[in-house]
Amino acid sequence: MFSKSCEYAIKAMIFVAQKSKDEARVSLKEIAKGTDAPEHFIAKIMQELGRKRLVQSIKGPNGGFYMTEKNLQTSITDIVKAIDGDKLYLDCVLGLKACSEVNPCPVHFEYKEIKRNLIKMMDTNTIGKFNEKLDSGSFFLKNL
Amino acid sequence: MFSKSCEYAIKAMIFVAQKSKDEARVSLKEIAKGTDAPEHFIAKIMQELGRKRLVQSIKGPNGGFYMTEKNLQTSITDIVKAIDGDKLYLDCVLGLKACSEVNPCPVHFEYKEIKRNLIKMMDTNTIGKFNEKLDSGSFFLKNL
DNA sequence: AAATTAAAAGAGTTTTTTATCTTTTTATAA
DNA sequence: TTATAAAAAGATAAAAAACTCTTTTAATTT
Repeated sequence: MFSKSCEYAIKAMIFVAQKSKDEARVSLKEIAKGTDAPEHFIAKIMQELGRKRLVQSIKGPNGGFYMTEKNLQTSITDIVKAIDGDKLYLDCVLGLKACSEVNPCPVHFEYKEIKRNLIKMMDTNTIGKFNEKLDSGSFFLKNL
Repeated sequence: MFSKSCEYAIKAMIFVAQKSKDEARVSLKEIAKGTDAPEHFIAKIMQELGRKRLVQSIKGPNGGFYMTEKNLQTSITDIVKAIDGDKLYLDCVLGLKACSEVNPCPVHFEYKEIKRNLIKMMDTNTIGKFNEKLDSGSFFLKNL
């Protein structure tokens, strides 16, 4: 479904949102530990998320990653598109470039409905929403 | 979503079902052409599908692939599990090994519903069903 | 201003997936 | 029974994804 990079990206975004309340910064080390990701690998991902302004970063002592109010409105879709591109949103499940409504692959109409639900879910779930839910400590990011 | 191998497998299964009516055999070359797949690559995939008895094969002149009535009842799920394994069915979307109902990842419950629909679609759509629909020439397997 | 801290950037390496090429086996037909 | 056709099997190669290491840049703090 998602690439490994994208899985890490989603987890990292949620992690930073949680840990960076009231101006606090979260370091790469903390993000790596908190999401069970290889440090240098998640570094690349955070760079990309930073470049695309889905998260903020500051270098130097006391530096790290944090989020603005706007960043908290980032949806799963925003993250997926930033890391994996929009192939999940646009491409045919069977990989047929020519597949469309008028030239459908065998599973086109069956998959259409699934995809609609999937996209709706990813569009409506934002980092901020997860953040609220998390305050109850009811879900997990680490592989225990 | 699916691996390239799996995309080819689904297309190939549908192609063989269509072309192998009344005892006819379909050759690797035909399958490769009909599904826009590299011949030697689809050969490996057909071997695997053959080993798992999702399709029949006969060597030698006039040999090739064909399907029994039982093979026509193969679902998308059967093909996906044969080629990609059951990670799509079992694994957490964020790749967390420990994710479960009692230890959910942030998107667990959101994704649960999507997954249920997806699996239902893949379980209920069989090669035979597609085959019927195809008789009307209403869908495509090739990349034009 | 110098030392230090932490992310950014660049340059590999490893592993997995996708694809190709060659040889062997099996069945058919001349 | 030999030649041939076609899949099976094995081995290799290329490309992509995942991961690691090193150097540079930017911000702080002393």
